[in-house]
Amino acid sequence: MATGRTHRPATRSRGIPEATVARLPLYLRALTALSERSVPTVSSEELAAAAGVNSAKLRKDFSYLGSYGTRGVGYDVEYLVYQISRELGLTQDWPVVIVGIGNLGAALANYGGFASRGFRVAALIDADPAMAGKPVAGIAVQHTDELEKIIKDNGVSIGVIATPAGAAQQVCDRLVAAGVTSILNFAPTVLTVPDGVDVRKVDLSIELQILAFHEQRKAGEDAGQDDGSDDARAVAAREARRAVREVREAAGKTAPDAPTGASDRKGPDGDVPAVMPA
Amino acid sequence: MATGRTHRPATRSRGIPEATVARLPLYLRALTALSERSVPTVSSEELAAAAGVNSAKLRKDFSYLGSYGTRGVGYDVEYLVYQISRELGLTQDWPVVIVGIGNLGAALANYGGFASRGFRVAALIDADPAMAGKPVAGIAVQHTDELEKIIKDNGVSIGVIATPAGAAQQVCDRLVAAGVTSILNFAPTVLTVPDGVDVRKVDLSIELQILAFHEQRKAGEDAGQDDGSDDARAVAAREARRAVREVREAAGKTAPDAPTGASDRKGPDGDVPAVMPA
DNA sequence: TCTTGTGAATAATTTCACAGCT
DNA sequence: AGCTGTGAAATTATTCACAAGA
Repeated sequence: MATGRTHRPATRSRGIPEATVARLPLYLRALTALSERSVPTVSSEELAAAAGVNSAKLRKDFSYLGSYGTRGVGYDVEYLVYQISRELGLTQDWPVVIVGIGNLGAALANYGGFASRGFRVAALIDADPAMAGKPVAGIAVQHTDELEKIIKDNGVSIGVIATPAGAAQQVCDRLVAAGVTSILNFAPTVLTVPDGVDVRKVDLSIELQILAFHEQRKAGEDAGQDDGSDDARAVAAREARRAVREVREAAGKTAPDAPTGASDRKGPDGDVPAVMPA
Repeated sequence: MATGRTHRPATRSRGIPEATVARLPLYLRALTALSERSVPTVSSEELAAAAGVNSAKLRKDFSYLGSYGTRGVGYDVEYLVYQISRELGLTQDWPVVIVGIGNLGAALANYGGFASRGFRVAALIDADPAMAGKPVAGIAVQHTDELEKIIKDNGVSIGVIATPAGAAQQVCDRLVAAGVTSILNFAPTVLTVPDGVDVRKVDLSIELQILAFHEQRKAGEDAGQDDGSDDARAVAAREARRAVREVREAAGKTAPDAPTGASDRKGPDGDVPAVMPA
């Protein structure tokens, strides 16, 4: 039994599950769209469809915020927009800095979704002196030297890192030292931060890799009638792996099929049944 | 265990948990870094630290792939790189198309993380005729008219949508009709696709909103415990909340414009609203 | 009617802790 | 000795299904 620090049974408003928090922006977006079309009320079913989730989940999520609906009617769109915005902290102004104004940084600076929520791009920062003064998205890029001053002058608590991986940790350290307590990291690297600092990461290639996994699985399942004896196949697969390993060990140090030269063209028809390794 | 359940969870053998799949790219990245430094073996503890997860989770994740480690020693880096790559389907070549070559699309096209994995940018597509022929990341942009032909000629099964929200669904429909079965969506909109098509979305502003939520919570909770967090917003936020509560209490049970009766039934106190947006 | 809000049931994921192999 | 692999426990998330209320 873990003793020691008692994590309180979650006070009402603070006990919002992380999974719910992650969906609130989704609901908010759907609600904003409805609001722009002047739709006055919406049912959980409709809103759930618009947000791409199921309605029971949506109602459960909302139940953590309070009772904001009307039975038999639905939810008042404007009211809900406001409540969710407030819950997410978007009724206040969040100045953010973007560090690393390459392609991605520029894209972020131009991204309308920030400004339309409570976010304001307070500054764009880049290490390249040649960038300094150049306007991106209507804002003059400033040099990294100014980082600490910018953070402090603007009361910035959220920083976005869009630098190359090699520079990310250093930038992160400086941001944190200057007072930033939330970081959105686009660089493909794991950042180390002190307690109390939040990091979220967006890795563009990770999402593609997850898609590839499912794509591969699709292709493999298409190739053969499934559902016969999954377990047998599982066992076989496992033994095959073990065998591969043994072969490898016997062979010394050379890796089996190098990840190179994989020229199998993936096509709609001629799929490689990649499920079972040879 | 050992109950004769009639219906087995259809995917037991290939049934790698989604949460695990989502972490495999993370492990792969950490392993690749080790590989580049010619580190021969790594323990679950070390690798977990490098990937930013805890070691029990990592071992559990790997256990779904098979027994690839050596007790008392750890994991062979090269071998594990290969196994995970294969599991993710990265040992084959995945041609992808990027549709919408604005700031973000260009950033994606230039993003090294794709090519270094099994992904190959087969084409860049944009609706703007003025873009046609212009080289981005060394590839000439093609017009949307060519979309179907490009997909078919290259056997593309993964599409990346980086268009404005308004165009996304239409582009999606065309991609799917042409044979794409996996879509990575950067447009801030929910895409509707037929069964069998996978969609993953990356919404830049959602991540920021989640950060804002935690940031706000930090500010509200750090009432007076930590060192001098002279955060004006923290104080403001807290007072705003208090004000809302006071207004609510003063107003008794009836909210101005709101669905009534949100008082005693389910009262997550502090946050029950009384203030309506205009 | 209709739809919300929510306990209870189910499923998924994480963490613990230690047996088993090197 | 040391580290993996994994059942079992704990935690978290989702779904069901229906009473309560407009």
